[in-house]
Amino acid sequence: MSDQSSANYPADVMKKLISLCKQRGFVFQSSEIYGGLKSAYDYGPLGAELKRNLMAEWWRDMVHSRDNVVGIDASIIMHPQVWRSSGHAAGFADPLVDCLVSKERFRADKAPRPAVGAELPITCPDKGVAKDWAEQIEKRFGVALERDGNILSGLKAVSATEFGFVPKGAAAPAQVWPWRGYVEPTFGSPFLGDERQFNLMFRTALGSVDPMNEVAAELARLTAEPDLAAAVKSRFGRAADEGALKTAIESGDRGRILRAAIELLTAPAMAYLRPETAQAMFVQFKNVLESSGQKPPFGIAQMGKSFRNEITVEHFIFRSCEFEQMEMEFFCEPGTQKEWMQYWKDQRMQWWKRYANHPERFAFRQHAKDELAHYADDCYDVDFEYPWGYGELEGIASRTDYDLKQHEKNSGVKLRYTDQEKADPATGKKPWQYTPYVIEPAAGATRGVLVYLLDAYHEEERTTAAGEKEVRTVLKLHPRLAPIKVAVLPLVKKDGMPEKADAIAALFRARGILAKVDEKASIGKRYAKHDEIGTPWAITVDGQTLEDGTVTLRDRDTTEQVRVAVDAVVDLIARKLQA
RNA sequence: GCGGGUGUAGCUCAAUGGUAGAGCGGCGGCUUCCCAAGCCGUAGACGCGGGUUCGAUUCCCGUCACCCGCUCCA
Repeated sequence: MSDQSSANYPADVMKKLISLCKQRGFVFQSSEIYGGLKSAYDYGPLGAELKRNLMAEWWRDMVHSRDNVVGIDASIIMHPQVWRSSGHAAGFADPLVDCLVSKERFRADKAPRPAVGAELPITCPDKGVAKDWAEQIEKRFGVALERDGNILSGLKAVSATEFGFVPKGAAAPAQVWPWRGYVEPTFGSPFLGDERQFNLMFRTALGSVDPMNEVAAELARLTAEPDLAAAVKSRFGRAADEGALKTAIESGDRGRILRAAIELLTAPAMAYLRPETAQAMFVQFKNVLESSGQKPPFGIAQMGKSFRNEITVEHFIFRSCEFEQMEMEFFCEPGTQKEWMQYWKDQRMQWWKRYANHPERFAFRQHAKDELAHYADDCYDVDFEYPWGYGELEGIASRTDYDLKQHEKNSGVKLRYTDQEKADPATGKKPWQYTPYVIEPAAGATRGVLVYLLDAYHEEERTTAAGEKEVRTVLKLHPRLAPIKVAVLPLVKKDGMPEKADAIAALFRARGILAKVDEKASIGKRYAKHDEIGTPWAITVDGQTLEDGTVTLRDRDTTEQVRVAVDAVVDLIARKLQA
């Protein structure tokens, strides 16, 4: 992973692209007139077309062009148990900590854990920062660390639960602080803030009766009781003997007790917005298997919205809390998952490159063992070289039989396939009943939109008719992705040319090809505008059209024109779109 | 969330403690036979809230959003 992109993007490409997206109607900030909503974006008229086209291409390739993949369209809200079974309720929450010195945020479970007795040097980025941090530490914690270049020393891991400051030559620490056993990963600082859980799932309440009514009433009653713990115990009965409520009561902390009580009171109404579309494919595995006539190896595909409370959102539509996925769960025989992984890796990479001007910007990256999600035993990302460096676009994960087994265990419903023809490799007996292994190509649809916008964004130096230099901006979108396929332009707004243009556009619409007539401003401006929104072809109606029934057909990328008969032009474009 | 930066028409920018201009773009009209031509007209902005002040777009505070970094992952 590099943080310096080597891809040859124009200067400030993101800034220009975001501006173009707004100006031309691809992407707007959500709720902009009210000040905007963090990381939420709306797709305008052109963006909606682009996203639909991209997703339609995926569906066509993954579902319609294969006889062993079927699609579903599941609800976003699922039974809460789904997320407990899948591990998202527990595992999708990361313990995050802020370093009080460097201000870095990191995951506690991945931080280095020095041995008891070890020195805890803080390695600062440079001498200047070292001086600054040493002063901060002195001011805030009252100890003067020794400073040698960019290293601050004198801190030591005193025990598993304490670290301290040991002045040079001293045997015992002059001062100690509580410690959770790890240090900030980049600089090694042990001065850390609290560990906080970030649950990445969106919660919502299901049901027309607001659970807060009951919460308010119960809290009013419980807090009036002289002995809160006793009142809570009698209200919740056995629930008070387990889980968060039990530990809260033991702690004696009123705040924690009330917090746990609220959790229990609201639990019956709590639901989650799905953090991935995948789980519906596992949960409906049996229904699809029985109704579709499929048998392994086969896939279930789905496109749709998912929601995650991302810790940080960034890079325009790259990471947002509400996003759209294109996922497929491919169920295969245990033992064949490696071959299928190879197959889907190839398929998916080919698909991404098919629509790209810069196929070299796509690359695989295999996950290291320690970065695999809780459900995966192997994973390859399709990375794209964004202007800020490589980043994920699609993850192709080997999810083993984890999900189906989890749901089988928790639902009590067998989620297996019985192969009448094959013998169980373990027993040698027919039939073989097994839990399929799963390969999951999971692509970001909204990321795909950004990727193809970036891939298509081109700037060219050109000289105007007046002899001035200027930049021609062209969105070299693949014709199948382009929002508008054909611009139909009367050369001038007279002599019946606008009417002729309308008639030609109608021919395209009748064939389901999106064509727009544009008769505003000069012909040059109209060409430039359509170049900028990625319209691959422009048809111009001129004087000759009215005489011999031919038009000029202009290519967006070369700006070259050929004369074709009106009668043939729709078929010609239709054929180009098929290619 | 933390640290740093930013916030003036659709876009790119300007000016100002006395309520704001331009270029491009938009809309309407005229003109125009091929790559952002010209003419006329027209609409449109100080992110939001509070404070200081006689008066705030300008100074202060808060908030919201965006950008960069940390973390995350489709």
